[in-house]
Amino acid sequence: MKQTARAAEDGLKLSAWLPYRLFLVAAQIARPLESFYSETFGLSQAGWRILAVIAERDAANASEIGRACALDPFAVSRGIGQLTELGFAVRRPGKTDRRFAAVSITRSGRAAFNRIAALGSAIEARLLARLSDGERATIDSALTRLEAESARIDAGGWRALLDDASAP
Amino acid sequence: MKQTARAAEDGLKLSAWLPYRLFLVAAQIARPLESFYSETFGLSQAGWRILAVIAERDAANASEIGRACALDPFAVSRGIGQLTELGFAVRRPGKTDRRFAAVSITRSGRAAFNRIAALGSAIEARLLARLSDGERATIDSALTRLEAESARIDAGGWRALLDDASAP
DNA sequence: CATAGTGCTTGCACTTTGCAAGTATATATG
DNA sequence: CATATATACTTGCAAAGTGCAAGCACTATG
Repeated sequence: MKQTARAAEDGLKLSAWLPYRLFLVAAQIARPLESFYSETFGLSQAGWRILAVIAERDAANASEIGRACALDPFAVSRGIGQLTELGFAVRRPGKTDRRFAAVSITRSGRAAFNRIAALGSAIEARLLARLSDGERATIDSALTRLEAESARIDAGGWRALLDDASAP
Repeated sequence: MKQTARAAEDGLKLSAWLPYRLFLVAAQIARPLESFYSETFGLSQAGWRILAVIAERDAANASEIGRACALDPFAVSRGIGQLTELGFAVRRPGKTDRRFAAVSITRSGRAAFNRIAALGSAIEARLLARLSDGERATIDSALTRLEAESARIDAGGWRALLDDASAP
């Protein structure tokens, strides 16, 4: 109870706390996109993320997908199930090791993806329009470091955070 | 199918899409914080957000809280219920209009808040340490505009987004 | 060729959410 | 002043989502 005193006293204002501000923007943007793909295609958030991942690869196994879009194996399995039911993806047993099923996008899956991606790009364009070129570059580079640091924070867990008030 | 052609063709790579990058950072940071306050105090995410809001006001009614932390009235009601059960908040009927109950934080609620805020500040400090002063300033100002623009996008809904490919 | 290990899936209990309907209070109207 | 309408939540319940133990299919290893 030494180095945390400042934070304990002045409080932390939610609306000025960087992580909350990032969350707010992300959440406000996710809402219209999500209502689009869920109303239009009956897709869940996990389903959409997996669709986006298999759209940029010819085939992927479940753990690759999980890594690429930050979903646990259960969610991936269920998401793939949803996509195959909708006819947006197919599972083929892997060639060499048949534990790894290769998931790939179908023609109609790609069509759906393109429509959602168009909306996603429209949203991104609206956001980027509010920023100067310099700001875009700064944010792009800063975000790369923030992604890395937040991954480390996540991996360490909260116990590590309270200890290392002394650590670098 | 003119202005959306680019997006439709080249795809939109999830890992390079600004909203997803913001979401990733926010999600990775939320995880350790959430496991801390849920393990330690049995608080839900909504509960924590409400606690943070009432920590910086002497009293608030449910709709104020909802506006301040982007929660719908149901979630607010349940969150307040949780906080009062935990002894972290009290509801008093409003003085003039008794439909508006005034919610305020208790002594032990503030104690809990301070401990969570300390962890939150530690996380923020780790993130900010990865950025230069200039970057912090840029991000602060850019984020203000992104918050406003994403609120507009959210309010408009997805239909508005597909039409106004021509609008400013 | 039994044993252990990996990658993924299923079932089931538990939690969270969304929404219709309800309560309590306040204001407006005949 | 009774009644209607509006506001500000609150509750109950069904639907959806999540977490986890156990299971299945397959491969690697002694």
